[in-house]
Amino acid sequence: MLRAGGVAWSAHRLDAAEVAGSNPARPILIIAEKNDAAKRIALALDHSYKKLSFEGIPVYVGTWNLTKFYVVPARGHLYTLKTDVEDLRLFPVLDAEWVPLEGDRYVSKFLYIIKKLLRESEQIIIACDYDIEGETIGFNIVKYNGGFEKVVKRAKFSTLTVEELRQSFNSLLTRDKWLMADAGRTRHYIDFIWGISLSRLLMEEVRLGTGKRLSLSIGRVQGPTLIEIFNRELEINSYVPKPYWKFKIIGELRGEKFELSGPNLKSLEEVQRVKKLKGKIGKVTFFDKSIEEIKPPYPFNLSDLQKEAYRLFGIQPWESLTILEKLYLKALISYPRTSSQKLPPTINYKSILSKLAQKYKETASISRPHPVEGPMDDPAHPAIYPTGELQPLSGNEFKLYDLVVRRFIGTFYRNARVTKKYMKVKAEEFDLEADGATLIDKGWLEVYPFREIREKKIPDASVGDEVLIKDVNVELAYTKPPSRYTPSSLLDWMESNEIGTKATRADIIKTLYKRGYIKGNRIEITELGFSVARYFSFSQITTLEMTRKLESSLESIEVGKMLPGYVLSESAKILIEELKNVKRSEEMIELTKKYLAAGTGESFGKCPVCGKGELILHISQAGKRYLKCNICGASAPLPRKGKLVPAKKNCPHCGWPMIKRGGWVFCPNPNCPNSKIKNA
DNA sequence: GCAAGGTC
Repeated sequence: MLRAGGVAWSAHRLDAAEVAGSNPARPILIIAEKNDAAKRIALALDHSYKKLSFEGIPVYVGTWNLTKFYVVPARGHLYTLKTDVEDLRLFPVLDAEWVPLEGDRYVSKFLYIIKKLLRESEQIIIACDYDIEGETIGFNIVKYNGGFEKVVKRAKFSTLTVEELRQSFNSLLTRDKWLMADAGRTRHYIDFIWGISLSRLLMEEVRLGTGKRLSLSIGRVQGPTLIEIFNRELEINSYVPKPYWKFKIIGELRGEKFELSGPNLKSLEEVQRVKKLKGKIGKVTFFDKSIEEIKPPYPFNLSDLQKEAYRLFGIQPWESLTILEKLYLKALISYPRTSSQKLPPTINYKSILSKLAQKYKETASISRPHPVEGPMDDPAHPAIYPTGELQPLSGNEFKLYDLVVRRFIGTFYRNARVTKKYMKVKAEEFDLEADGATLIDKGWLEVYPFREIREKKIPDASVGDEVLIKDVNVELAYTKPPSRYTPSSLLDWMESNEIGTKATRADIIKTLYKRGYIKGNRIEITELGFSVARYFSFSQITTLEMTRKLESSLESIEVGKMLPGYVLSESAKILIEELKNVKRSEEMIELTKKYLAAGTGESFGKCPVCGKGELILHISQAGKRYLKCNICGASAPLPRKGKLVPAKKNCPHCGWPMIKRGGWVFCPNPNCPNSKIKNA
């Protein structure tokens, strides 16, 4: 993740008179990154603030230090980069400008209102998140709406608690330069020129080689992620399994039977010798018994929750995020886009727990005054917790809500306790061992039963005790290649390599699927993905180092050691240099043709003819699109243009899965009595 | 038909 710096603003204490300025009648305008934050800021500055609404944009009004203030929330980035080189055959694209997000009603209304407020206000305080993205959001709003020459101050806070917000507004920072915004805007530019230029190169290569206009992409985050899957695929394909033998022994001590094991066997001779242990006596050489305390799992941050939801319910990470957003909008859980594993006392656990007690009886048994917490933190939000509100839910919404509630209650629970035993036994030349575990107190597992403690009974023993070997089982096995990534473990990989952000990683994986680079829940690379990965081996765009270099340049911008223009032009130079060395790739064209012939892999539903296969989207050599069952071969032509998506319902006349194009839903079956594209 | 990053 790109780190926020902290030197672009210097501390400066304001007194009331200064805040009021020369004309106390003129209000202060506070710009927040999102509605949540705006509301909290208004509350912190004035308990009796009022919420107004102009054209549907919330504006919070109150009085602070005898001066009227407005808090207006942005909604994330309101501006984006755009190039006027619209023809996708043209690249590199080295220039772009900031424009308001198109087709977004909130943005157009916001900009209309903010212009008025900026004119009216004496002083402007930027109170977006204190990181390079937040700084970019605030900068662009002020820069492009006539506030740039006004007194602009900065509120620096890392949580939205009333205490910290008050503190930050009582020691506002004064702007000297916009270094952090410079860094943020440079990040946007560099990602844009690289991503757009190399994506266009790729599409043009494919178009010239196959005649197909596929929607393809590559970027600073997509690149290394695709390469990681590609490398994993190579490891799996080149893996040579080695045989080995594992064995289990049933021992008996004072009439109690239990299981022992030992290191895997590497030769048939060893196998023969271990089999001869049957009926012999081994001696206990070590025994230990202790009680292990297992703390409750940490409060959820977004990625921990996404991984847990995938592990338990098979819900994909991006689906989880969508569901969590719904739960958040229903006011059932806190803000889900957080990396924090901490729950500060300010969220008022007591009241939440007492509300939850109506549905969750386990709440009565909590014993910790404060929840356990993990090491990760987030500047803007605490870990995900339930608000205590109760509503009837079903399906995956219920599953995730229930998971959040149980995890939350669990963090206040006592430890689980397990008796652990460990025994070593020497039998002939073999070192055997046995593990035992007995749950003596379920602790937090009572409310959060999603973790398994494997119980295993073994007897107590003392050194020198004799163990009779009742039976020996040997099994031939093979060493396994590294396992395939799942969306969840890939998310993990991205997180530990610090590419993408908590809010974008799942989307980027989804993009790799959408582009047809990867397929399946146990992720396989497609011919297309394989060829794209190989094709871009000439470019930094596939390396993790690109992110590392970018981060370090951005830090230099933040501390004033480098100018944004310099960093950008150096980056553009490298891009141009790389493009000079691009070679035609026959391999990519061949593999792409193969991929197209095999179908895009995109399933539009179950085949109604054989009932077994999937209807896969194909694109013919001539560019015609059709569905074809991967089992029985049943096929159906499709319209040549427009984006097609499964409508997720079946035709009432013939049972074929229906398809949506824009607002039009149709049945693709050419023999359907109601088909609109009959004889197409 | 193109990035990655915010947020709804």
